[in-house]
Amino acid sequence: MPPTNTDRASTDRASADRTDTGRTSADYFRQLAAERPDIALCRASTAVARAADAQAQALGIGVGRHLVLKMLAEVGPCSQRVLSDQLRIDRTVMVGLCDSLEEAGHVRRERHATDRRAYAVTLTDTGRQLLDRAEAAVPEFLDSTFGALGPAERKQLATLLGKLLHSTSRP
Amino acid sequence: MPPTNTDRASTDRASADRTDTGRTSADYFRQLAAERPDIALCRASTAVARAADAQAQALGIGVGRHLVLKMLAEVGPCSQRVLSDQLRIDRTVMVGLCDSLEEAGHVRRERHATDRRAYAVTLTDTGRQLLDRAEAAVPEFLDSTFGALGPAERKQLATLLGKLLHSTSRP
DNA sequence: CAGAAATCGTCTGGAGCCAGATTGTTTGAC
DNA sequence: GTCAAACAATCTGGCTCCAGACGATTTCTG
Repeated sequence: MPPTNTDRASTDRASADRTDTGRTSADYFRQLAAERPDIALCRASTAVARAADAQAQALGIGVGRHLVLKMLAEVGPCSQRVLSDQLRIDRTVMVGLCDSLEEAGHVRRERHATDRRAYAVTLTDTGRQLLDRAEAAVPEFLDSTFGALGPAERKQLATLLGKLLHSTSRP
Repeated sequence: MPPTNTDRASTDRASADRTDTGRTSADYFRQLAAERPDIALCRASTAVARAADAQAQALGIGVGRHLVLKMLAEVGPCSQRVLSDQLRIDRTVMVGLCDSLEEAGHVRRERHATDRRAYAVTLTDTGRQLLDRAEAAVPEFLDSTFGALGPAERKQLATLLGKLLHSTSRP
């Protein structure tokens, strides 16, 4: 880490000065990311989210909708509250996701048998078909987005994020 | 598995229960995060960003403003464009950040000497004082937020995120 | 030099996210 | 049984983010 309190304010030419530590403003972000894992995490997240959005849009389904279908397929009918909690999607957002999925016929909102406050959101056949199509594209998407990391590194990353998630969601 | 019409997703999780709708998903998120690093990354990012926001708010400064002051201190006067590029903050957002910093007297907008389209955003003394206070709180914040990871793991995480950032920002 | 193209900062509008209030239903205390 | 509290889903309003358009200024091209 280079000394930070330097006071060099005088001349500021258009091209970055390359006098001292190599680069000052030319690639400041790299230094910042190394020093502040929180910032690195957030910036990486937006980059990945952007890629995921683009890919999901191309498939005619949003990331949130994809996750809802996936969870319904793997867990069975759920209330919106359970979907929200487990997918970490705000409950007021989940309303819109289920609205659009239901309107497209990918999901039915059946009343829960014993608790009529809650729905039992249920996957339909067309929903499962859409999910299968979306799932088929996931591996390639992950390969291209995380292509800079080898298999071992991806596993490392997943482990580290897992620890982080478990700690931050349970203080 | 519940006796729904869906019987195809045969995940070999032995920890399934047979209650009615809802309880099958005791901790679905953990499985999802292990399988989808993109989702894990985004959820971890929002958790960390939330913590950072709370902490920055308590200090009377937002994360974006903090970063602007930090970069100005380490690099010297910058145009808003350079700040935006290096901090990965949208240029239209940078306008508001600089507005509030200038209004509070932490920053001056001087015209660039040779390019009168651009400003030379310059740190003031009060700005440097605020930055020092904010920087003083960073290590403790990082320790508490990334407390689940040991020093070696944090270094791993920084390295992995660095690779990811470098690859995603250069398509 | 003129004029076209690029660049800097700004403004505007649409989209998404989330805290808080609201409605209908269930649960628990008495 | 009755009433208050808790809870599922929804609605509302305020907020931030970002694409695109705009005026002012510079740089490029001939």
